[in-house]
Parts: sequence; C-alpha cells; structure tokens
Amino acid sequence: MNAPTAPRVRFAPSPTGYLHVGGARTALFNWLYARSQGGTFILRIEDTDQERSTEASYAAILRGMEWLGLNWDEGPHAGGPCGPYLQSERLDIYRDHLKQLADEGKAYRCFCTGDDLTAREKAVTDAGGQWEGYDGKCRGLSAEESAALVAAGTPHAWRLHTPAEGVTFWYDLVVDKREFQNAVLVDRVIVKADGFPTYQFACVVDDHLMGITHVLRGDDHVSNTPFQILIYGAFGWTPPKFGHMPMILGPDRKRLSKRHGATSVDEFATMGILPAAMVNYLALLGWSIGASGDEVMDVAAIVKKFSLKKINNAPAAFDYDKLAHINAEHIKRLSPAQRLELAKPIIAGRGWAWDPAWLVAGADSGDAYLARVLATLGNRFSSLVTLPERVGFFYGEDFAIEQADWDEHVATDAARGRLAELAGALEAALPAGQAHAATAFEQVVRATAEKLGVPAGDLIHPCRVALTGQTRSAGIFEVMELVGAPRVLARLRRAAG
RNA sequence: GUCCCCGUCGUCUAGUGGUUAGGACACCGCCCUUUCACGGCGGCAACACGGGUUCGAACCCCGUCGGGGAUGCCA
Repeated sequence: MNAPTAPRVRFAPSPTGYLHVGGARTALFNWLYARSQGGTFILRIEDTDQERSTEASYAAILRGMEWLGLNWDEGPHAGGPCGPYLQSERLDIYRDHLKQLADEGKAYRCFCTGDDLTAREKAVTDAGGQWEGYDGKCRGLSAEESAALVAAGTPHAWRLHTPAEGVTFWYDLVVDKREFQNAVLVDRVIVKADGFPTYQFACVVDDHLMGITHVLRGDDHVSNTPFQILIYGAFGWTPPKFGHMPMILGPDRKRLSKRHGATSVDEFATMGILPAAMVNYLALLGWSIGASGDEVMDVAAIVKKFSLKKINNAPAAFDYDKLAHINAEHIKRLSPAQRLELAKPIIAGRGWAWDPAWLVAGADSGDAYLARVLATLGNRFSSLVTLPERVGFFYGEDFAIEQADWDEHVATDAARGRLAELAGALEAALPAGQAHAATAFEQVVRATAEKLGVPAGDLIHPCRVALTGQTRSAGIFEVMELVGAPRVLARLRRAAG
C-alpha cells in the first residue's frame, strides 16, 4: 500500500494589483485543499513583470491573505526550504534552467521585436489570412546567424521549441480529460529580452523545484497548461496534477469588474464583511457542500467538508445579496462579547462616548453601555456599516431624522399634544436623578394612552420617531431605558414643540 | 476568426436513466408584534433549443443557440 504523499499546493499571485475575489477564491481553494489533506500551502509572488509589479500591490496581497486568515506554511516572511519565494530573487535559477534547455537545443534565441511581430501579423491578415501566433521565424536561424546577432548586441528573447504534431493532454482534477492539438501551440517566449522569465517558464521551474503536487488555478489558465506541460517535458520532469476552477462572473454574467461593485478583499473589509463570511461565501461559489447541510459554516467546518470532487465546472455569478446574507448570519452567530469587540472601534471612530449623566442602570462604563445597546439590537445588528445609523441616537442629540417619518408621526397637532402629555406624565411619575427600568417607562406610557383614550400605538409611534428619528427601532421601552429619563424628556419636549 | 470550457428557478446550487426536479439568496403573501428586524408558515419560479439512443431521459450521443476563457517578450 502506498502511503499517500501530503500535497503541496501554492497560490502564486502577481503583485500588479489588489487581491481581488477571483484570486482570493483561488487562494482559498488551495488553502482548503492543503488544510483538509494535511498538506503544505505555499505563497509565491510572481513578480517577473518589471513594468507592472509594485510594492503596494505586494503589500495589499499579503494584507488580504492575512485578513482572510489564509496563512501560508512557506513563502514571504514564513520562509521555507524552497525559497526564495519571490521570483525576482530567483533569476539565477531561471538562467541556469534556460541554459540547460539552450544547450540541449530545446530553446532558441528570438530576435523579433514586438513591432516585427505586429507588422507580420498585419501582413497576414491584410492578405486575408489568419495569424495564429508566433510564426517560428527565428527557429530556423543558424548558429552562426544567431551568434552574429548576439555579437552585434541585438536584444533577444528565448523561445521554446514545440512539436508541430501530436496532442498534449492531462486529466484535470475538475473537468476530467483536456487535450490540445500541438499544432495550435506556438513557440512561446520563455525568457524575455530583459532577462526575466515569462510566467510560463518561471511557473513551471518553480512548481517543480518547490515540489508542487497540485496546481489549482482559474479556468483562464487552461490554455497555458499544454504549453507548460511541454516545458515539463523538455526538462524531463513529471508535471503536477492540474485542476482548473470556474471563473467568477459579475451578477450580469460578464467578467467581474469594478463596475459591478467591490472586487477587492480590501473593499469588502471596509464594507463591513467579516473575513469568516467572505471565506464562507467564496467557498460556496463554484463549490457545493452537497445535498444537505447548512450553507453557513465557519472555516473549520469548511475545511472538514472540502473536497475537490465537489468543485463545479461552470462559471458562477457573484451575488452581493447572498454575501450580505451570509455575513448577517455570521454576525448573528457571534457572542455578545465578540459583537462588543466588533462594535467598539466603530463607535469610538465616530467619537461617541458614554456619559453617566444619561442615568442608565447597570451601564457604568462605555463598554457596559454599548453591550446593552447591542443587546437591544439583537438580530438588527446584521451589518457593520449600518451600525452607526442604528445606534446614533443612543450617543447624542444630532442623530439623523427621517423627515417623512417625522412629518407623519410627530408633526401633527394630535401627536404633539400626546407627546407633551406623556412628557408631563413621565416627569411626574419617575423621580428625577435616578435610573428607571423599561417597565417603569412602559407603565407610564400605557397609563397615559388610557387617560388620553387612544390606543397605546398612537403614543408609541410618535415616541419612537421623537426618540430615534426613525420608525424602526428596538422595543421602545428598552430604548427609553437606555436613552435615560433626562434625554427622553428633553427629546419629547423638543418634538412637542 | 481559431482553439478550449460551460449551459437545472433571476442568482448560488442538489441531482449522474424512473424524483410531485430538492435546498439557499432575492421577491411576494400570511402569522408573530408597539415599529423594524428575527422567527414561523405559504407562494412565484428552472432542466437553453432540436434531433437521436432507450420501455423510460435534466442525466448518454450529435447538432444549434447562448455564455465564458484563451489567442502577449501580462500573469
């Protein structure tokens, strides 16, 4: 019986932008595979594009990975036996490997410039032909011609000799057998004129040297795979297993872009999405937990259930509504203490602070007060971004007032009269200078309604708008208790005009 | 254009020859209720189309259409 070797997988982003959802999903699935199989997850930075790679992007990617909780066993900062993990620091390795292929006649110098290529392409298409990629012009250069050009200082790239016939295929982890006619593959560049390897070359060399066993990547890489398999073949290496995951599309099933809304994990973070919710939603995109089971899962549950077999093979549309739902479910499952930690910086960020003069029993500190506020919210606390507007009226007098609600419920003679009546009753019934419980407020409100001969609701609704500025809030008596009698009276009188 | 992949409610999906085609999000209605939310109950809504194969197709085959990807000295 063969002991299965622990898989080694990697996420290999290029630092040319923020960590977007597609990349995050790819990273997540690799991470999930490693964690579920007891394997190793490697982070490798593919910064071989000198033009586009930036420090800021590099930092953004690491930040995004950390935010999502996708820790890597080998990679930047973590180190590891196969480093360095930045391709720009592995140039000598690629050079040595290129030399091997060159010596064996498997790679050749190409002196064509980009302009040469576009000119030839234009010539072909103008003649009504079909340009099918590099035409192999420099493949036929003799050693002497090549040497002469080099001696003259002509810049050149290196291309791989690819076979003109036959097929290249592999058994994909997601879509079963995939095959390409070698005839459609062209001699692509493996080392650029600036001496840097192309993605195709660096990726293969590194995956091999780093012992990668499974390459899980986006479906947009499918057409790169046969060429890369040819590179493995040129070295005499055994390719890893490949799995190509479906793309993530925008809600309109077009390529996901900024115009659809947030696309970077940073943006989701500022939108108040919890990392656990983001991971949960991303896991649900293109993967299914099977016939039964709760879709709302923490990371441990996802790791436990994860299986490559359940990866879908059709592109999936990103649904912001469902993400919001998953996020709300995660918030709902948080303990009061966890919610408090989540809310504290948001409240502090607004400059809001508790004041003992509010006379709220049991709230003898900012944390204790906020904890009680959050308790009244209950499941209404479903989004980090809407939290301030939900609790603003607990922290000051300049809370937002819904004008339409105010006009309808407060700004009428009848309502004003009732509110004035209620204010008077509260003042008379509730001793000043001390805290009062919700039940005490309720008693007075109901008694006043009875005295006025109106349904309690006729007093409650104007009250809610007067106290909170909105028609929606937690139970109004709990609100009164936490706003505290002094402020309740002030607001009622202000509303009563 | 060429090559590759995909095609179940609007969306994410379950389903691998026989199901009243299931769940979730969204949407609608009812209940609960001092409002909102939560919760509960119910509803709307799908096998892209056309041919086969088969006693029987969402499931297998072919074609069409539709969507996506690739076609770089980007990754």
